[in-house]
Amino acid sequence: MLTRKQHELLKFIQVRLEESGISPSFEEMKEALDLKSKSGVHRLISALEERGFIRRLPNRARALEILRQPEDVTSKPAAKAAVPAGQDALAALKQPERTPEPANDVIEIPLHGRIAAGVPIEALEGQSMLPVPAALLGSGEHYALEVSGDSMVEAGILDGDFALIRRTNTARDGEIVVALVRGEEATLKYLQRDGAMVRLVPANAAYEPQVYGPDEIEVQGKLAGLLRRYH
Amino acid sequence: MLTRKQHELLKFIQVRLEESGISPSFEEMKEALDLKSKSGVHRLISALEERGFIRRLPNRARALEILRQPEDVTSKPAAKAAVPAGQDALAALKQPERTPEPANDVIEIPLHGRIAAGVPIEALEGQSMLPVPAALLGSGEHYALEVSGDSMVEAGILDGDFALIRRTNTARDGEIVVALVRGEEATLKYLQRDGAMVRLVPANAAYEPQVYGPDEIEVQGKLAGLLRRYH
DNA sequence: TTAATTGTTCTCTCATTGTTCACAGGCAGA
DNA sequence: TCTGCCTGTGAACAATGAGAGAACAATTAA
Repeated sequence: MLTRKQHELLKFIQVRLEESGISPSFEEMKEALDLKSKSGVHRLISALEERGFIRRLPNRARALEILRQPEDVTSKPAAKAAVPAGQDALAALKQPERTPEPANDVIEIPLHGRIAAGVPIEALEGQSMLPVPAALLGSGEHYALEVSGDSMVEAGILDGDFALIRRTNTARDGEIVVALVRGEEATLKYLQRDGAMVRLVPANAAYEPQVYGPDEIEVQGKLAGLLRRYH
Repeated sequence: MLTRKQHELLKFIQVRLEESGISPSFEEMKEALDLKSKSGVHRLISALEERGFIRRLPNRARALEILRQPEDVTSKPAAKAAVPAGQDALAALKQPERTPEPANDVIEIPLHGRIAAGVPIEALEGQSMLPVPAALLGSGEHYALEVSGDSMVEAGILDGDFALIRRTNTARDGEIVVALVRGEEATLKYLQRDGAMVRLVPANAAYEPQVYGPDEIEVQGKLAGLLRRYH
């Protein structure tokens, strides 16, 4: 799950937090890992974040938080050892013991409009904000889209749902992404790579997968959460 | 998670609360941190609030509350016992005061456990709290359940989703409800009345609708919203 | 009502910290 | 070999953290 360096950094952060309660700065992490540039640290931090081991507030100094321990925990298993693998993310929601569930663990993310409406989402910037429990998101930058259409019904994504999207340019096979097609149309689909080609696969037998060249598709984010309202 | 100053201030507030039970004023915190202006304190307080370590009532003097301890806890367990988690949220809701719900439109609702697990949900009272955007809920009392199983997949409700339930005894035909069957088992299903009988209809062709007598079923709430998290 | 206490904001200023880029080497698998 | 991934470096740049001082607003006590 982790590379040697990522693991080393995670350990360091953990020790620091337990000893002093103060997050290390990038500079300090740089020293600890014996690097000569902070950008390396930056990449490691991003990797740890992406894998769900830490959480952070963007653009805030010393704002790291450990969500999960590496598998081989040798030093201090006690408190967290009981957490079954895979459930870690949700553990944050369920464990009142360790985290008393802060009342304002809420993030406001911008609501950019409807998706699958044939308009690049960037065009609809800066409308209303949607408050979302931080536990639903990882960290990183997020935004929300209202889902339009039924092309993802079989993935449990219905017309009118709010999709919470984490902004990213990269995605792995099988993930649900917001893809901008030929700079024109944004859609929410499963992503599949087929050699150099990219396939956008709907979750609805009534629709066909579409195949595009690598230059025709731009990933704008991946699905991180979903909100639905019943009336 | 914290910078040196933030940590120092949090410690100070904590000690003060434990010793005297009275929140320090900005002036006192200013002195304690050896500052010459209160605005610095203000910024630190905001940072602590943003990170979920403290909570405060806006425009109220000496209204600080510690929600979370820094990792390196050296002196603590006392403070914790005095402030049961969750209590604060309810207090905030009940106070007919000027500030019904501090600033944001977020409501904390209790997470009662998993549904369709064969256990009456009432038995699982008082676990953790889940912050939810108020916009997702209507009025009334709500709680959350984690969905277990795939009996409602065709309604876009997947295993592991969080169902937001509005507590009510009544429901109309065709609504999705939490139904307690024979006082034993709680399930999430479509409700249909058939004369005096009540039918619970799953949204999955692999399952059969179940028919019960009016005395066998107790409606505990209706589905008001849904949260899902992708990893 | 007045006065005292306390919290909120603003503007400046400087230091600290985080972000991003371009460029490059090493390594494993196709 | 080519490609993708991890790693390393350096530097420019952007943003936040922190402190001061003052005016102002809100709440509480007299």
